[in-house]
Amino acid sequence: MDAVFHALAHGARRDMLVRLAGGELTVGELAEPLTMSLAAASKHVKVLERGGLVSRTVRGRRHVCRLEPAPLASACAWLRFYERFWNERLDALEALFQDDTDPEEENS
Amino acid sequence: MDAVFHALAHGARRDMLVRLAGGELTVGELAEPLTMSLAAASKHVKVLERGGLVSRTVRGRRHVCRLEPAPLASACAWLRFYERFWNERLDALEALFQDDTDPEEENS
DNA sequence: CGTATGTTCAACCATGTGGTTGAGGAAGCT
DNA sequence: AGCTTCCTCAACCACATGGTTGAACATACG
Repeated sequence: MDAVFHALAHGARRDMLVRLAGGELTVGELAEPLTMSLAAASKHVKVLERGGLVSRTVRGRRHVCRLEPAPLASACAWLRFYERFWNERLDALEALFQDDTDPEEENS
Repeated sequence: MDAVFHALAHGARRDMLVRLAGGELTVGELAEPLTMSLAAASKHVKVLERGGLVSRTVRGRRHVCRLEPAPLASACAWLRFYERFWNERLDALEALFQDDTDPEEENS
């Protein structure tokens, strides 16, 4: 679990995951839009593999990566433990600021 | 978002969150069951604060921490982007995955 | 065969992380 | 006031991360 959240804690790696949701990509294709060397991107892929989020198939001389969604599902399930909690909390906020618009607009 | 996932990437910090779901706790109470010094636990609390997951109220000489569930909700929403993906994928493999992702029990 | 391409590996460097200890501040207790 | 409790801060240490470069490897292509 540590490895999953750690893999998600880096913007470049989340970016890779998002693009992998569109289909399989090689390491080079994953590295291309990133402002870093190929070797650095290769390390990121390795971190994603360590978290089980990505699996790799060596096809000829290129390494094809595909998204492995099970750990993401686990992480989401882990977070859902707090669903009840934040629902209660947001309900309380709504009760307090009924005439105001949604105060939880924070995103990034 | 980086800060949120980074805060979640450490077992001791996830442990703190789980216990904070049961109610407010001081830094000392958060540190007590952990096999580390109080100063180390204090640093973990600071990381959780940096991720917005915990907020602190200095009440007298003790610092009372409470869970701030909004960033957890955001993280969960981010992961839900892949929900469609893992639903498709896991239908075939349903029997393979034991889904014991309850955060009360530290696993994997 | 030789050469270009895709990727990893090894070495290195700067910075971050996670832990310790010891000191010190702020608030409560007697 | 003095002492204790709760907690942070600063210094330090070992190790991990995130990045670079240059070399090496494996495979495709001419």
